[in-house]
Amino acid sequence: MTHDGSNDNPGAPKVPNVPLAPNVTLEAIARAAGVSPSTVSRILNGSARVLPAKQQAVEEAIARFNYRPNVLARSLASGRTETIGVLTQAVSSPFYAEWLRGIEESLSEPGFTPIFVSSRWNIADEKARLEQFIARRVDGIILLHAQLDESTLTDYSRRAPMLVLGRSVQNSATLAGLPIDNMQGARDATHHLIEQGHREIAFIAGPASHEDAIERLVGYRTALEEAGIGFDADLVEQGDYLETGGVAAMERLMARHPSFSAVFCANDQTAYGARLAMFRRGVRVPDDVSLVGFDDLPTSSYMTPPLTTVRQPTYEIGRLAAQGIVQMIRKQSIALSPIPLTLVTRETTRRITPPVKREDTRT
Amino acid sequence: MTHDGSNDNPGAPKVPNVPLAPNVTLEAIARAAGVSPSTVSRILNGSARVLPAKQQAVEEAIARFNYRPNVLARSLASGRTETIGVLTQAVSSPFYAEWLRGIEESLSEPGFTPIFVSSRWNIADEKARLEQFIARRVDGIILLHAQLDESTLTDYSRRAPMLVLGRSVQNSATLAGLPIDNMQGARDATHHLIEQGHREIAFIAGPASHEDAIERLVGYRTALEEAGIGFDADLVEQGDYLETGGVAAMERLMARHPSFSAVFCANDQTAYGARLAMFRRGVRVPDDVSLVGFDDLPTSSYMTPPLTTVRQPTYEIGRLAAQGIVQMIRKQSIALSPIPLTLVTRETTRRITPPVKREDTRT
DNA sequence: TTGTAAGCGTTATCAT
DNA sequence: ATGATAACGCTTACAA
Repeated sequence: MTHDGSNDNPGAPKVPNVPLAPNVTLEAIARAAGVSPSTVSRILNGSARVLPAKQQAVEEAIARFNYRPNVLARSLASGRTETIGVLTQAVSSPFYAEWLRGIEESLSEPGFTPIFVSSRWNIADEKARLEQFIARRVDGIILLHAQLDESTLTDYSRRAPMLVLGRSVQNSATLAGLPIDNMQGARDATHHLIEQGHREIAFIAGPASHEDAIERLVGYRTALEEAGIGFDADLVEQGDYLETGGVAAMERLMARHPSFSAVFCANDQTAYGARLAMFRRGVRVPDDVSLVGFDDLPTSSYMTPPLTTVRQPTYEIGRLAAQGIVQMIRKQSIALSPIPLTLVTRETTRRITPPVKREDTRT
Repeated sequence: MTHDGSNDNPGAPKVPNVPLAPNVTLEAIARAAGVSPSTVSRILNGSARVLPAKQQAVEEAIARFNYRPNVLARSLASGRTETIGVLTQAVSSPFYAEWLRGIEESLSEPGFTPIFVSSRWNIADEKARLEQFIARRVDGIILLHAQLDESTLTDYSRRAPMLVLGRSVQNSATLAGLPIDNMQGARDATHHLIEQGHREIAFIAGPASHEDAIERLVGYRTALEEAGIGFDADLVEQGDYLETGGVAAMERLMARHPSFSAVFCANDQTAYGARLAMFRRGVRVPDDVSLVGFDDLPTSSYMTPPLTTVRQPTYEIGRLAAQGIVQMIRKQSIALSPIPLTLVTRETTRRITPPVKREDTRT
């Protein structure tokens, strides 16, 4: 294990796996095959026909030396990196995971490689990562929930076409937003609860700095108003899109305003927290309180009971984004219509038979 | 916001966002600052002292043109890409997420950029991804659960130092394994159940093709034998590390062998599935059956009741791996001791008071 | 300290 | 169809 290379023992057994020589270059292959570098390049890229004989000689040399073209040199010369920068807010979030999967799978077809980085919800990081993308000369950029202001994004989009998910921007040839209809989703969810007879419906909000969190709050209010139920600020608690925030918000809610019969959470992680807080207090779901989330994380269907929630087709959204950015790179026009969200009714909501507690006494 | 650049109105406020000109090169900066390219390069890399006056002139030019060095050209010339290839089996798995986070955070300090790709548990993909890394001339490779055989890995490690997580390999200067003590973790978990008075402990296994899944099974058996409890193949069901597999396995188990008082699952996702299957059948956790998982996914502490499980310090493991690969790149020797796993006792297990059902009648 | 010039490993434009 | 040859944008001896 300490010695290597120039083995002067002729009787030693041949190593089965061809060693990958460190710096085989295209030129070396050309020499070995007795052709010019350009011919090798042409074969590699299929950019022109070459004589079968030479083709074969080159292929043999490639196999023999275990040659792999240097992507860097290729990109430098061609000006194309076949690379897409994907900026997420958190690589490790269960929420982004499916997006990444969709993006990766759909990008591999046209031969692009995604570069995933995360900005950890930090706007300075977000900018730094974007600069890195530029420095790497990515062919395109996909942003998952950008926080930077639109004019900054527009600036960067001059360097590489950019597609922003979950955010609406002024579309142009190099900057496009794939909007997601959070408002409608939240309205549907709240409406479902109302239909089930609920009147006192609490809401645990997401961070006010998030566009989608606000849209979800608006959807909640809209449904309430449409049903002629007044919006009660007392029924709204602030969360942070994380489980811990859900726990805390739910505890405050139960302490302050214990009469609600349903809770709508701005996202699933919040709902997990809220559900645990209720469990701790012996509040049963859905028997005592109905619970609805938002996102439909993979785990949500395995909660006990399985969570009723608003499903975002994240994987599909990821695929759409990938296809979109490739089209933009190819300077094809794209049409991005807002992604509709659908309510998935599972087992955390139930119909309230005597319609509303308050009216209970009169019925 | 709409106008930019060459502003000939001296009284107008400076535009905050300098437009990012495409294709500014180091040479252009050199010309603008009246110095040679090498001087600019030196300033960029801090590789030598330059006169403050020139330094400033260059910095101004860089700012004015919004220049960003081309990483590709730099890497091609220097032979270093400052890039680490990270191969996961599934980007979107909640399990890998934390590893990625640890790797990313710890890699950014020494200035490396991770490139995440996934092989989707497909061995052909795994190989293809590795080839891509080579083609990209990554400085190092981190493998999360390699499936390829060791000699293949050794071959690739000749091109770039390689660190494999969750798998033991013959360590060398360019190939190292960071072993995780699955056996011990599984033994502890089973032992805990035994201590609580359980005797009929079922096990839902992971895929037999996974080294760690086998180790966990061995840990389970070991604890049983140490306690003088015979191993009963009837109590073992095959899972697949996914929730669906957990559901199915648990259903088979309940149908076939309903007397067990505890279930140990090869991973948390399996436990989620098992828990749901029990919920459907009205089997209470932990009142009727105790449940233990393995991994401690972020969600597990928010299950109801919170899941008792074996915690893998994934984030920390990710950090260790990142530090390790950087050391290998710098040709420093590294010492990797097996990562110990710890049981996190939460609320899905409970003590059985009349020790064992079978002995119940005699006492 | 600073500049000149030769690579780095490809692709792409010309000729032939 | 094939081969020179000049980029691509940077780093890095080597000189000065």
